[in-house]
Amino acid sequence: MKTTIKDIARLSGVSITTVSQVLNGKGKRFSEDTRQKVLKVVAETEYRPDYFAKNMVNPQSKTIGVIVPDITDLFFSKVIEGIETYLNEKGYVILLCDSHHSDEKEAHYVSELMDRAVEGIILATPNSIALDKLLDVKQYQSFPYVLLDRGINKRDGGNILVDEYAGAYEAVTYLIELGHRRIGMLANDSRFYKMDERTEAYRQCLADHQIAVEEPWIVSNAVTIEGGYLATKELLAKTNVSALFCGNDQMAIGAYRGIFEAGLKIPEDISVIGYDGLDITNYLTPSLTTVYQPAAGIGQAAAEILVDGILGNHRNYPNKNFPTKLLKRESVAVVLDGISF
Amino acid sequence: MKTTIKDIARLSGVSITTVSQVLNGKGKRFSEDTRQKVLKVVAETEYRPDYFAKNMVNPQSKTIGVIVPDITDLFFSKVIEGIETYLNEKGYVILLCDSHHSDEKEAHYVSELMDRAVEGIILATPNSIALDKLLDVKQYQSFPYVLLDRGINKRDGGNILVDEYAGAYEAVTYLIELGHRRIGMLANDSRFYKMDERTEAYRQCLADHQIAVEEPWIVSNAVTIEGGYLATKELLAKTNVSALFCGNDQMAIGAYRGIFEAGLKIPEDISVIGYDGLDITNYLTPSLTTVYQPAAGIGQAAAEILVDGILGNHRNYPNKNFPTKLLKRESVAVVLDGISF
DNA sequence: CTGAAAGCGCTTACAG
DNA sequence: CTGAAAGCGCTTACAG
Repeated sequence: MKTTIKDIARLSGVSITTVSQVLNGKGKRFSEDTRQKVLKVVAETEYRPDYFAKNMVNPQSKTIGVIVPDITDLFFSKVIEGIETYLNEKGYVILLCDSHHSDEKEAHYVSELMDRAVEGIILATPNSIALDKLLDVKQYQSFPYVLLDRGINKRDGGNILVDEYAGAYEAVTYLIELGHRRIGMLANDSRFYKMDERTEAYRQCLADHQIAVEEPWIVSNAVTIEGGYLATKELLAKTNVSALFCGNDQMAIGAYRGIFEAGLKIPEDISVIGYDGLDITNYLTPSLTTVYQPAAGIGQAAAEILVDGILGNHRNYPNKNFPTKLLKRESVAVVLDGISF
Repeated sequence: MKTTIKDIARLSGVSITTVSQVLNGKGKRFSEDTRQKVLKVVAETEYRPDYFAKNMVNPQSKTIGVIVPDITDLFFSKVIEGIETYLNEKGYVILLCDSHHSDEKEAHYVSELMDRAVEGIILATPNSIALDKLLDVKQYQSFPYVLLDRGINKRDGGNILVDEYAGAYEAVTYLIELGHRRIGMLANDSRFYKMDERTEAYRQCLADHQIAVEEPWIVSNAVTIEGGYLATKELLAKTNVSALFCGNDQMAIGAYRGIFEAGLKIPEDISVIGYDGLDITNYLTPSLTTVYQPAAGIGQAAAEILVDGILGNHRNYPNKNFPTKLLKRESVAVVLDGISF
């Protein structure tokens, strides 16, 4: 038999009203005597208020739903860490869902999480499906949520963005300034987060320097280690470049392997730049030159905006913009007359 | 105003009993007419039953608490994926907590999760704190939980173990058979999951082959990439070995960098073996020889045992044992007369 | 085939 | 300083 507030009342000889008030530190002052009596019984019985009963009267699940495309993705696990750290401090716990990049699963989880009375949702999504439609149904008009979608779904507030274009442009500029003219790029394929800004910046930067992009230079694949590996094999088979700009660090890690298998050396034969600035990239050999963006900071910002929204004025979310930083390390070399140094 | 079952009843001209029964597919047969009437109103109003009210009457939170020492750890994120995949299929969602290796936080989260009425807990813990005491308090006597603790906390059932000893022994034997005599090991320091079986197997294997372990060969640090890097620097500074057995893959990744910085080559100058068999190890250069253990499988097993426990006979958990597999790849070379090939 | 009523375990006006 | 009672939104015997 579960211990209820009634038992506590009976055992300590007071009313349930008193027990409730004492436990919640509410109401008028109680005699110290009464308080102690109640507290003693509570301690002895190890009474814990029933979560559901409590929430039915006073809905505060203190729970946030988080949906990511892949829990094991190095970038997202960092984002989750950022979310979790901030949220736990505020007394929230996260319900975590892995959408496996599927928009169907996403929709299913959004609905599932709402049914579970989460107070808000952080949805990291590569999809531009009609999320707003999904979320803005009637009673959920003002339901608090934050999208981590790289701006795919246009909206006024709650955009957490990174200066991706600037970061990518800077990286490619760096390569060009070092003498590179034949620069490849590993991009996402359709199953994953779009990296359009990075691709556009890459194209524009080459154009701005009067370099004509040859289409074989751009290869798309999964934005994973394996995808980077496969894309690199494909790229090296049909063209030769002196540098490779990778859509993200995971692809760069795969690229390292692909380049090695092609019998080439980094950076002597080919320079490589990644994107994300994952901790691991500093330990690769050679250490990876990469465009850093604050994964944990992004997670924290999402959590912060969401909590502010829950506590106060919804729908009126601020936008947040993060700068990137080019981390220059060992994977890039100078090119003079086609020879790397 | 939230739509309630009362509204549905009023709008469709039936009683709330009928609405409830129709929605839950329960009770005696209703006229198809009534069913359709109710369903129509439910659809129009987008009515969703209140989570708390529903659970108060009929507690089935369909929620499992999961606590891990570090969400971003490559091994644990795979374990979480295994848990999540199995559980979602069964209609459960996970409340995820990151204990950051702290036993205090662990205790706090266990309590927090129970207060949130999770139906069970999977606790991945490096600690041998009095968890049973924590969990076996009165009303929680039969509370379902599974520990992922490498057998640190002795108990009869629900042990999910890997043949770590055998896996480590095989790895070290492999090195010895290839001619290695000076074999170092990177072990965990006190802040992390113990890898005692791996260390013991290493020691015993050397002893069995009449090789006296020199203490400087064993260096402890965090079981992370950085820890592996630092440990390797320390080890290479005070001794020279022809092979290095790393407590886990992350340490091995750090070791790669430490070895490179010491001006040595893998495997020509020094052979390296890891432990875990993370996907990434296949893409390192050279690809890492490592002792594979099924991270996702471990997560799935934990989830499976837990759900069985929730559904049926608690406390009577089966044990589960996983074999390891030595993945022989490029990071190990033969040694003859002190020279590697 | 359908409904009135009790009850789940809390919190919160309200009264004294 | 403290308690009786209403009510949160459901489900489930029970009755008809």
